[in-house]
Amino acid sequence: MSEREQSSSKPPTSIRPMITLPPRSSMENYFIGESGASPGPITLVSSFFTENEPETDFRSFSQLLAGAMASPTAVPNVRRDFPPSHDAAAHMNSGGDVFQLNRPAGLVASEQLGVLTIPPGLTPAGLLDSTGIFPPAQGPNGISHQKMLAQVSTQARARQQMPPPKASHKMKESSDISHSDQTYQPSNLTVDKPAEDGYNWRKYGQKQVKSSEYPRSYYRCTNSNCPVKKKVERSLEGQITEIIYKGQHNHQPPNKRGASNAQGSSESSQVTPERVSGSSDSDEVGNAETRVNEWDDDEPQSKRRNIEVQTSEQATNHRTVTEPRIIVQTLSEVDLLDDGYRWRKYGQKVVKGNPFPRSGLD
DNA sequence: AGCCTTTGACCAGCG
DNA sequence: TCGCTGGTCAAAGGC
Repeated sequence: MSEREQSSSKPPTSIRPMITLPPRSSMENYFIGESGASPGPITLVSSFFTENEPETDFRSFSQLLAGAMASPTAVPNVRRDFPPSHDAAAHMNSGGDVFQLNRPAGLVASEQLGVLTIPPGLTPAGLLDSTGIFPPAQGPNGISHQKMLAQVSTQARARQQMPPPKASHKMKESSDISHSDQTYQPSNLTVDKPAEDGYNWRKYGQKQVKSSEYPRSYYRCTNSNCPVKKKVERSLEGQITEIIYKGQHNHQPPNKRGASNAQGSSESSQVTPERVSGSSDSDEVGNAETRVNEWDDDEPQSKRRNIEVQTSEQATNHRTVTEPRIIVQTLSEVDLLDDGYRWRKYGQKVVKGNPFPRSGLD
């Protein structure tokens, strides 16, 4: 069953915040840090729920994205003391790998509206870079071959108006991010170049895939050593239906607007020696996947760790078009072997500016 | 000149 | 073994 097909089987109006997390063996690493400060999905998720910027209440995710571009301070707001043992732990079970995150205080008002508000500063890149919160280094207890597997999925869905059809389908995905803003701020329509996720991308392919009714475009980060790729699905109107990030940037964003949050800015420093020297294949330096999807849920619960975040528009506007959904997945190189999933190497190539062959793993 | 997008071909995995 | 599918390659052309 394709993801899209799976999505159709889910209630489109699900608003309950939810995260699904990796198999327990990996999960435990999140909650067991040497310093106890090693954040995990819960921490990341909890960052979504902070009320550090109450004035930013009821932003759409796209607005948050846009806001993130200009707000380098969001990440420090990450709550590190969010108790994983709360309902979250209570919902964990060995069978399902799914637990629901109990909402923190401050989320009440929003959730009464059936929404969760996400603090600004979380861009796709930021989310991706937030894997820095989940250092790719080996887990605690010196488990050399059991590295952290962190997959955090964030879903933001809301109903809003369809944006006017795009004049050009060549809009870059970075502007895709801002594209959803168009539904709120048409005057902000950005069609061209801007890499608003902070990174520069080069399209290397496009294909109509069965699992999607829309063409899927393939991009890779233009940075010489950066293994990050992303897939973008776009509707006929030019509206992004889904973005999937894979990999982890090993550099700072050329456009610091996009990844100026703490995770992003610190990311390069988080390229640990292990990642540098321990991986013969640069693409195995962590793997992160971030998905933005304006449509319905489509992730198999068995494979995705989801945080469903319904933005406020859904409750306040009752519009007719979904808000982008974001799913972040991160996992480290060893988990490529140990995470229980199957990985397929899909290519290797010497890229310009990179003396080492680049490989990709799916 | 360099970078980017486009697009058909090619490849590998899977059933 | 074969067809399907998703992902990547790479030539060509545009900016």
